[in-house]
Amino acid sequence: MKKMRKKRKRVTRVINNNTAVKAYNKEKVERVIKELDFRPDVSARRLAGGKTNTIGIIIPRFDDMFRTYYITEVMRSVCQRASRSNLDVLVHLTSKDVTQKGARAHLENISLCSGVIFADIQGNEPLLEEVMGEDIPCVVMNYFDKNLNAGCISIDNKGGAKAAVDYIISLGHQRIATITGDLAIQAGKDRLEGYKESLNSHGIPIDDELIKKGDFSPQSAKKCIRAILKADAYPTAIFIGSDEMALEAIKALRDNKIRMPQDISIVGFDDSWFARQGGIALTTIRQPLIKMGEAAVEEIRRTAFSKEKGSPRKIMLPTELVVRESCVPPLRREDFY
Amino acid sequence: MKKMRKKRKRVTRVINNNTAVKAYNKEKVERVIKELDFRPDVSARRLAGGKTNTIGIIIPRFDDMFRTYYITEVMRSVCQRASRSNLDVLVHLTSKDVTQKGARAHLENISLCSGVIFADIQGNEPLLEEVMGEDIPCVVMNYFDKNLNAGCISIDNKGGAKAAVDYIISLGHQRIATITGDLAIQAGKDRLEGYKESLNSHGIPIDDELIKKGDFSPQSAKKCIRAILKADAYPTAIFIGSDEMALEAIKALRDNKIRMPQDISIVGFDDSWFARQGGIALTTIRQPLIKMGEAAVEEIRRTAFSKEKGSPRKIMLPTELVVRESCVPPLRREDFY
DNA sequence: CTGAAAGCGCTTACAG
DNA sequence: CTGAAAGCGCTTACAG
Repeated sequence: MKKMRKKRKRVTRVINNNTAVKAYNKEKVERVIKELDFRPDVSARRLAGGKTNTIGIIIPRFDDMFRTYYITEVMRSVCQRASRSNLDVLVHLTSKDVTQKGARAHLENISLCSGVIFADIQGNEPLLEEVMGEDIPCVVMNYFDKNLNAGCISIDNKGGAKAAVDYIISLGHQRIATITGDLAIQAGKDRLEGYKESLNSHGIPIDDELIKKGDFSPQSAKKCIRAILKADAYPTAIFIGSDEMALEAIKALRDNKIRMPQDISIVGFDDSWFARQGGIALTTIRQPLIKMGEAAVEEIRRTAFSKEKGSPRKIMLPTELVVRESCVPPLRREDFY
Repeated sequence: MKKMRKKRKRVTRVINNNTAVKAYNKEKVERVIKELDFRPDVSARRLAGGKTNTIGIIIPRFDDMFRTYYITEVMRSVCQRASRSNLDVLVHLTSKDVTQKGARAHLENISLCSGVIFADIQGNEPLLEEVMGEDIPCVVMNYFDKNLNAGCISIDNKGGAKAAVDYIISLGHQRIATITGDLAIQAGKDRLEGYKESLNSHGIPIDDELIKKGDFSPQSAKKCIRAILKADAYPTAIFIGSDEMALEAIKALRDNKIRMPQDISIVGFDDSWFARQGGIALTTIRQPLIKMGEAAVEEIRRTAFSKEKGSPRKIMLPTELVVRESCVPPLRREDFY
């Protein structure tokens, strides 16, 4: 240990290989490091101004978020990708009430991180401000904002929704309803946007009666289905803003003796667990969640650990239509009677 | 800020409320803390010998573990319970190859934690040794070892398996097979043990032909089913070491035109997603995974943050039989012909 | 109850 | 390429 102390300065240099060290000495130091099983102290390093090899991930509203397919996949890919670069992940959950307590209280551990990923920004905007105020690079997932001074990794919600509705139309449907997600959330809004865009581009008029506002919850889907079935004329297809809602909608349809897909075709969004869970596999839009997690870590690495300058990146990942069994051409009129 | 510096010593005392401070001063300090938005530096605190409010969770073999129901539930409950005590969770994954690199490399960030939870010990024994060597209290989940100097939070695998087989027997079955999990893993071994115990206690002889060794993977379940169907006489019921294997077994049965549950009844173990996924809901054994996660955090809190002494606790949580649709009484002989 | 001091183990300039 | 110094912001004894 004395040997160690003597070489302290050089040890630092070898470990961080920032300054040149004579090869001979370098080797010597490396041997002693091994021999003594020397491990630098993270806290000391951090305190003295160095970087940690820890990145944070902040998950909001965890009570309803943590079980979701989205968070499971994102967590998994972030942790794996980070681990590959010898980074650890500090998970920090914020619940609604904690958020109200004020963002600052959350910073204590987060300030240890060299970079922070927001798994979803909704409701955590003040925290984002705080973290950025500490000069910690941030990446926001599932959100796109050109003017935000943080990286954004999002998916093409609008394009995905458009592809879904385009597909339904290609099957011959004209009377197409939608059950939206939470329109206060960007993903919800954009998916509705895509629905409208598809209709427009095919010259199908937009009928407000066919747009039912849900909030991503199964209960909301159920209500929307009821509303749809109250109308005089049923749609022949429904584009639903999430697979979870789609599954609930299908149940509600079945309860009302409406056949899926024969009477009403369904397209979901997410390609989550739920998509293959029902008896009839759901046609849906797949999101590249794994890629999203990986991209987030890579963006953190780029902004936090490399000298490379430049403004934070805005990345939008494409989606993919997954055709399964829940859509068929509409019944011809004569089939009805 | 000068004001702050002047009161430095007292500030420490107020924050950590370890020493008495005159109420008048205490209040004053607290006001200034608020005013200045003072936040103690974690690294400095840690370096000077204090505790961090971070606990670690180590997840081994993440490539195959991370997607499992087990890890999802455990992660969720650990994070939630920790968050409730204002603790953050540092997630550290170890893959097979990394493990071989030597446990010490993993300690860098982990050494920041005030306590560490091992989500599963399999393959990470050396790391456990290392972490305990740093005097960081540890809790191992899903593992029970009286002689281990770490907390153990496990579930009663043997009792659960016994309950499952007892139930099958109560339905009238006598010829009962089992497909085991990985017998190198405690849970796998114990569940087989429970199967045998139940048979013994009912005076049913143990037939090695009816014990098929799987490894928790769906593929292994498929193989086992094939082996079972090669025999002259089929069992009328099978106890399967995990729901995921059970689901695959049911598929294999269906492929062979064997009806479930009429011809062969099935009981699983875990009560995971899979249990309700098939057309016929699986009768299975529920594990209190949420409780397990909570208990782990609580044990860490007890050993890491309280003065309370005493050896680490060994906790074994009970399981529960969940009766659904996959078991019926065996066909009477005459029904066969 | 409250100061003043020493030290935790690193990093970053600064001289050589 | 390599020393010696100062300081990061806390905590823990130690005197008062």
